[in-house]
Amino acid sequence: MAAAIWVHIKPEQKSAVPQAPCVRAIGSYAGTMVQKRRIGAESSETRARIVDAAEQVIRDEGYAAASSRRVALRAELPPSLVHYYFPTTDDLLLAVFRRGARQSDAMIDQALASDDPVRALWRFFTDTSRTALAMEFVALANHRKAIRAEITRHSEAMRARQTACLDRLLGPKLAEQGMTAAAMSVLLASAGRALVMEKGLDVSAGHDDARHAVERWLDKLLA
Amino acid sequence: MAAAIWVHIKPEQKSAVPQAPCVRAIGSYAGTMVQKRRIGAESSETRARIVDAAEQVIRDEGYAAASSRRVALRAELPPSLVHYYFPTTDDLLLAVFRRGARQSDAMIDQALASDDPVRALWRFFTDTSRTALAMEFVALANHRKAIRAEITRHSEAMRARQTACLDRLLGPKLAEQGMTAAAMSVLLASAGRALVMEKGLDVSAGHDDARHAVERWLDKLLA
DNA sequence: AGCGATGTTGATCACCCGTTCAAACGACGA
DNA sequence: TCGTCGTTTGAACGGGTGATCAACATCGCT
Repeated sequence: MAAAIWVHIKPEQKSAVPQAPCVRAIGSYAGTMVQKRRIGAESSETRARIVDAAEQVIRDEGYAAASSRRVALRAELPPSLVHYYFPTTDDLLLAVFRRGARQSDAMIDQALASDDPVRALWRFFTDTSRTALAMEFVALANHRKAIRAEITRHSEAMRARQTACLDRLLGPKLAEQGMTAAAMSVLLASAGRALVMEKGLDVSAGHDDARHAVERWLDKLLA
Repeated sequence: MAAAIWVHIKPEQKSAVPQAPCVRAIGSYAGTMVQKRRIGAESSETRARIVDAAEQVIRDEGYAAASSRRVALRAELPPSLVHYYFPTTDDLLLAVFRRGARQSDAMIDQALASDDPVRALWRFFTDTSRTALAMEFVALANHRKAIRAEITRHSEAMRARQTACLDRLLGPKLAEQGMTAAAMSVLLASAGRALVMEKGLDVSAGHDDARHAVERWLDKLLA
């Protein structure tokens, strides 16, 4: 059988009325439609590949480069597949953030459960690749409301957990210095973020000194 | 005389060879052309209006919204006028950054020359509007090389100046704590930035405590 | 074998972007 | 009065983007 050859026929006129969809309304809740288009399964391997690619793009080229098409290119998939799994670009970015957040949570749990939780936490805060990605999302939050809300929620949860743990470990010691666990959590996180951020800018004056000062402070607290 | 009426004639074919420019090469240096197109005067009032608009856009909508067209819209000017004064968008963003940097420099000079330079510096670091704009530029730096270089240069210069001043004021006191002026500059800046950044995300747990801790530390250093 | 759910594809719409261009405007000196 | 120079304008080109659609492919179940 001869292979069919398709040529593009330019449509003479666009239909003014909405076309009948090929598939719609795959789910309903309490009698109201909740979805208009099909969405790929969360367990899909392809889906995971897309999230991977998106994370890489954000890491390498900044969040502004995280367009659905560029992600598709990196994943070596057609762009429409991205939209099959993530109807909007926000959905995709949110998925990347959530996966990163879950990893962060796990790292913190591990740090807090280790032999030397405080220094492990400090190492977590100065972890370059994780923090750099987090900073991209903070920048992103400025004009993506959906993501902003998620970051806010996650940041507060992390802070609360860290504060509780630091208070248990160092509460009295900190009080001697007129300090609280909450303050310590804020200050450690801020110092770590700053070191990572400036390193990304090739600014490093005072970094060794600052790192040293923080570690001396931790030594004194843990003595 | 009847008014001439111009209708747009769609060109049948684009010329393949570069057209003779209407005006070119307004300047030369050592015999080589340095500019291809005319650029508006730096003193122009319109130019300042464009820079104002660009800063507002970045502040309100984030750096990703700082397109030449959106800036033009905000300034109520045609987009091409933006490119008359700033041949590329990088030129525009650089101009905004440089103006902000000059203002920051002035604020720091003022702080360092005041009665209470250290606390004035701390207030500078926690100044919301200025720091928020600076953070946008840091995010911007990730994918605009020209701007990145400028930020790096300026950050290092600021750090050096602050370090020198803090060392003069507090050198011996800091040494007692196993600390240096450079470390103090890094840590104060990082704490300030973190407070501003998180405030922008509506995260504020521990902020009062952290601020209090920093101020207690300053009190002790200055006692 | 047939059928529906799921996965995949390429085309297409409407929009925004950076940049360039030629033409028009306006003030000022010759 | 003319010509020049800086400024302003509208239109256009080429390209990227989010999103949607209809068709196609595949797989599992009955």
